Amino acid sequence: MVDAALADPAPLFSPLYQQIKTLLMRSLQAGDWKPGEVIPSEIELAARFKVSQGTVRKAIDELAAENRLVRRQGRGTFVATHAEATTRYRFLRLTPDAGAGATLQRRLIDCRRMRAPPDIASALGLGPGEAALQLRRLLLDEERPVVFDDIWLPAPLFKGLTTEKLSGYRGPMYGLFETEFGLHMIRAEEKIRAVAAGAEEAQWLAQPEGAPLLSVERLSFTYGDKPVELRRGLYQTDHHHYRNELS
Amino acid sequence: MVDAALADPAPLFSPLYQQIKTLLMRSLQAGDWKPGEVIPSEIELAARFKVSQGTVRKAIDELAAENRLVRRQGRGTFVATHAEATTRYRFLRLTPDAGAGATLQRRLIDCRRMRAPPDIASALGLGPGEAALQLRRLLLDEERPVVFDDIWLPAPLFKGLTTEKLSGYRGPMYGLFETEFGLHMIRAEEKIRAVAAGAEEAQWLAQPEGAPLLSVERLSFTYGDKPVELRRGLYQTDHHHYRNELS
DNA sequence: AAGTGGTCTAGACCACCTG
DNA sequence: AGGTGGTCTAGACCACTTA
Repeated sequence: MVDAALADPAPLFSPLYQQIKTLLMRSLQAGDWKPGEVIPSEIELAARFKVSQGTVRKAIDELAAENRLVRRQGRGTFVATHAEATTRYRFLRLTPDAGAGATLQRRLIDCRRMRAPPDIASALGLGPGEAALQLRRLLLDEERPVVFDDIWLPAPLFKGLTTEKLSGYRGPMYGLFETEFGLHMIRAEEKIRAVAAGAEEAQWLAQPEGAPLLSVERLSFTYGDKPVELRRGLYQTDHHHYRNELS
Repeated sequence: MVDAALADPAPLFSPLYQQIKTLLMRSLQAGDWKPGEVIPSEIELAARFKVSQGTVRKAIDELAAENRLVRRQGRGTFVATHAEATTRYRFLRLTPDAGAGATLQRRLIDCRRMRAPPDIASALGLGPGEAALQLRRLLLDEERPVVFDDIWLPAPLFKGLTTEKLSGYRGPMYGLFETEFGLHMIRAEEKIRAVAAGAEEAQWLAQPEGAPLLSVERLSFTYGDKPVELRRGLYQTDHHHYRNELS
């Protein structure tokens, strides 16, 4: 009712639906609803917040547009997840030049715990003494190496991450992050360059030293714009490309 | 249970706001409202189409989300354009590693009319006998060459395009396309690779032959998903990168 | 002051999914 | 059958811009 909406005429400068959106984001961040789960129906949320269904709807619309929620008509609204077949590799823009994109295979090279170099520590918001995990891995398309990844994670957030867990897990790595560590990646920034293959990368990717490679540096964030992963991928683009849509 | 085959087929129904959206897109395509101009107010459109304002509003919302329209509170809704300071270089994702992005300078290398190679003709939807225009140019950041562009246009759409017009025009090339040829680019697909600089590119970009370059192949479309431009840019990424946001 | 987009409501009905 | 999201309406009021 109008009375309820006007009951608190405190100097809130943002529209009601924005405030609702903020409340929903807080619930997501707090883990009230986990990735893959349904959230309460629009009607129930409207009652809970004492606003009309249309206002809740607009808040959910924006969260769905940001890929934080997924609407499914007749079923409900769900928390987005990286651990489902439909959304697998949501962040991977690499595409084969021809043919349907067969799923890439993973091969873990190593997983070490160490002090992060200063640039990586600062990107991840790590204090001077804190440790980081470094993973390195290959992605292969039918036995042909295509991507060499160098991945840095803040060790405090990933306690108990082992080589075995990584190797044993099926599905995208960000799915593992969700289920094992409660870390849901919601957005990422990428910086893309062309670089010449160094000796080590060249070997992993079966390329001559100095071959041109696509360098994709990705910083991924969880709720609250907190950086959780810094990844540098080297892509071999002879038979694949990075696709992007502009509008 | 009712036989599924007898159940209401009705496959052609689309929501009202989608039909309104289609009508608005047709008016945009037909040039009823030109880039940069205001379109009629929501109330007027609602009256014209005999629907409620909310329905028009939802149609416009989607077109605004696709960057085809721009809403300005208190002023009206405007047709998106590439010819304004605020939207300049809407499609250019190249960013300097440090510092604010000073505007890049352009230097036209040449402009020729010729028969397009088969791959380019097919990408642009050109018939076997039709001609294409090939432009080549450099983009420079404070006298340092950063981008070498190789641009192909269907000649029939760009009658009267001359070197003088190109060199004389201030502002983004897509602004020229709008004002001179009535062609408004609304979306583009890019394929990105790392390649080794050939002899010619190396010279233009002041790089050694074989230096790694970012190859950005862009196919741009106007209304009706009609391809209008095929562009291959080679980016020198020592001090710049291609930025992308994932969600 | 008038006109525009922006927000919010309440209620109706539809389309879809599940038990 | 009942619940969910999806559409549509009509009307009220607010916030911003321009004249």
